[in-house]
Amino acid sequence: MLTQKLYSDSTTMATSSNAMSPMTPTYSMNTMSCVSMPSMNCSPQAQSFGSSMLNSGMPGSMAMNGNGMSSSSMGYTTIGSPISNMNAACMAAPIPSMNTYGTVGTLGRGDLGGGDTSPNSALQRARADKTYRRSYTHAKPPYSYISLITMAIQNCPQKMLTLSEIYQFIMDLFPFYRQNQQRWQNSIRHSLSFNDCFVKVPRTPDKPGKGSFWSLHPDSGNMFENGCYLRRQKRFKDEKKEILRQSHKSPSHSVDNSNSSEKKTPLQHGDDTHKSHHLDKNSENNLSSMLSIHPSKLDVEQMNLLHSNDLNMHQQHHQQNMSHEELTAMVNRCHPLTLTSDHQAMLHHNSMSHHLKQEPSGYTPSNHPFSITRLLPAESKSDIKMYADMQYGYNTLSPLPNSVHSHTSIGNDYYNSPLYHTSAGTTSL
DNA sequence: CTATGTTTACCGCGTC
DNA sequence: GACGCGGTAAACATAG
Repeated sequence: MLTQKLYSDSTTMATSSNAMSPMTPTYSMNTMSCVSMPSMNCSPQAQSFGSSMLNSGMPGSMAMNGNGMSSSSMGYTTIGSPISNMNAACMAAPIPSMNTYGTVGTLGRGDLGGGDTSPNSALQRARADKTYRRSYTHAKPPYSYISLITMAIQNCPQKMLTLSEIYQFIMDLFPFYRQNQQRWQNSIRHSLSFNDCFVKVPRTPDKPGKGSFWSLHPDSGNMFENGCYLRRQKRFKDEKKEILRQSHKSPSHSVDNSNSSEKKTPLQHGDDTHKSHHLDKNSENNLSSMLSIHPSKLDVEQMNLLHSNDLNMHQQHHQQNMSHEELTAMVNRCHPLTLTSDHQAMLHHNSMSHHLKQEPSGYTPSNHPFSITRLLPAESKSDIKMYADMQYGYNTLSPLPNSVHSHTSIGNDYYNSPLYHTSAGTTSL
């Protein structure tokens, strides 16, 4: 199968480059990006995967634990590695023979498209498996930075992480990202700032430190509902930000950006999408600063305070002719956990108007059928850990301090998981 | 000083 | 070919 071929080739490339030197700019990321692209559109398999999840949960060996796995009840110590989750997402795409998700685990490489029937296929597979297994250790994971960040945040009980924690999470799971950190971390920072789906949450006074927390926009829904973690169907755009962008585009916009608009050299060319995306940052900062007045709202026990503040804000902004949607968007900048059920309901109502394809109703980012969090089987961690112990003794690889990131206790590498080999479309087991 | 955050620019790729 | 998305580099600003 083409996708399999591409992936293995790209993996080899990554490996070889790793063996000699840091990755060259020509490493195969884009090639990998191509891998699951064709499939994500929607292959019937992916749809089958989705429907099965929606209707009856995950069938077969890859089934989730079926209980919906409340993320809020999951501490890091019980967090399933995103591995299997990602695996699920990925597999929905590149494996052509996967009729239902439950059959995945039984697939061998010989089952994949090519139909290797040569007498030496077993040996070749074994060799290839070795190669794959070794190679994947340093292959770039087939996930976009956005999906990685989302993964990290959704795996956190608080649903928000600092930048360094996001780094840590990624490095914990993917050895690939333990190198060339400057490169990908810059991209991470860019993704966080650039994408509306990520919301910066100010630190609380009782949690001093550097940098803010990053959370997911409550209305971002499930950005990877198509099962592909490389590319979203459509970039999530905050409606309020979009409005502000439009207002900025028009010469008569009244938003005060005088404090910083002159700092940057205005460039009139380039990526229009990117450019427009950034147009309202000054305005956004104004709004964020308004919210940062109440950093204590981050504590769940102070929801009521938030609520009252929310109402005050509501009143204030009614005076300023702000729409209800704009207000709720502002509230959204506080962490979802700080929102009351009323807020949540309100936000769900409003979410229908977002550009991203929205679900019928009743889903939050955490309970969405395709949510990364929801996809994580609780048992995957132990399974993977066991596998890592048995196969590689690799689970202690992470040098990261647990005190900083409890999720580092996962201590497993995606690449060491049999699931990875499966998810990569090579199903070497 | 370093980490964090923002912004611009450009590129490759896939889709329409 | 236009457009959108994601990745990368880089410059710059700011907070701790």
